[in-house]
Amino acid sequence: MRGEPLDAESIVSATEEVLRRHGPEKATVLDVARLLGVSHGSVYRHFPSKAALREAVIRRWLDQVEKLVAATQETGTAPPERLRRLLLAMFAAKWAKAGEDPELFGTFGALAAEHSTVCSAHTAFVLDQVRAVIVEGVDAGDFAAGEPEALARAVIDATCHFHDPVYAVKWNAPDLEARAEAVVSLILSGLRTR
Amino acid sequence: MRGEPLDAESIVSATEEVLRRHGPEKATVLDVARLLGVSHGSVYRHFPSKAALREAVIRRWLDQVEKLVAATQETGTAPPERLRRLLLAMFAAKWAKAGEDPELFGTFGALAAEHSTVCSAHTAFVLDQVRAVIVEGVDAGDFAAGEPEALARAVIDATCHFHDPVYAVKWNAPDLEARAEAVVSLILSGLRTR
DNA sequence: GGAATGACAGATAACAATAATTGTCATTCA
DNA sequence: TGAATGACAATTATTGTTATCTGTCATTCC
Repeated sequence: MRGEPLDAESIVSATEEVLRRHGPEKATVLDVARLLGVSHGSVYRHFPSKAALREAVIRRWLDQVEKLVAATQETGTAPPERLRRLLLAMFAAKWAKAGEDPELFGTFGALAAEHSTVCSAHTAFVLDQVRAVIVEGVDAGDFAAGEPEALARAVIDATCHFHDPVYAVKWNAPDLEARAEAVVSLILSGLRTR
Repeated sequence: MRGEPLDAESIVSATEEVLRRHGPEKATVLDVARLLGVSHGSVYRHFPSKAALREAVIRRWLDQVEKLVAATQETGTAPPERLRRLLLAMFAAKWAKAGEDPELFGTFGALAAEHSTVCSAHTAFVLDQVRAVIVEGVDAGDFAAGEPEALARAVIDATCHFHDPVYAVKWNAPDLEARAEAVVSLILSGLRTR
């Protein structure tokens, strides 16, 4: 019924487009199938449910975000500065998506609200990255010793205002960046050896 | 039509009871009037709108919270410990209300979501208390110098996980208190002179 | 034979008709 | 005379109905 063979990747792209156009509330599997020119039964051959479709779209985006976040850790910069860059890169990626692609970002927020595994996996990734740079900072003598796991959790908890999608509606504040930097500075100061 | 004269205070109490029983979605001004045994017109003599009623209920509760918070500042304790107690007292007050009186706390959350002046006034109060103890801490040499306004904002932003009603659904986590203490310790460490 | 289809039952959403609530105010009551 | 009432219009919620969607699966088509 179509030229190209139907594969998971193009279904994800079509779903992304449908979510962008209709939003997470109105988007249907039938819309996705219509956009692809196939029956909705064919979509269900590749994805077990509507929820799995949405999760695949958000996972693909979060993979990009995580790449950007991980990229800040490749340089030979000192751990405190690396932690700052890690956090601000994550904030910037989410702020940009929330502003430029609000419907897709809304889908992310919906998944987070319903405790999707995609979102907990993302949190686990960020926690791990933060934990790793804290360990390096402790080893290098930049950060005071402590339980890295608990410290990483505290860093994520303390910055939720700037990365948790429940706060997306407040991300148009003019002083947002200044406030984010103030919190990050406070945290870095708190981690440092004295 | 009733023994006692109708006054604002008893209307607020009746509204509180109706909100507790029906929740913020289902509670109506007619319910309040029925509970008081008066017509709803009489309620409107004392309060201009349904929104004003809900706000009065929440303001009365927040007044109590603010008293508790302010009470932590009366002792002759050093500023860092006072800031810790201030924050943990505020957290505890909200955690308790969310657990013991979920419908009323839900009303607070609803007001916060719709940017009610009651909530911004509460935020302003807490910000001011935090700013004051930071100033004292700087003067006493406990805290490093800095812009008190921005620092207070950073402290509130960094602890939103533990006091913002949008997070109430997560306040049953077993490690909540430990995580709150970890964040507060990190913040206090960040504020301290080095 | 493996991919695609569309008919199907159960669940969900959209809609219009109806009922209840909000807020006002002229009137009543004590 | 000031507080309380209840009729009222405008708005908002609820109900019952209809249409659409989700997910399955026997059948069809390369």
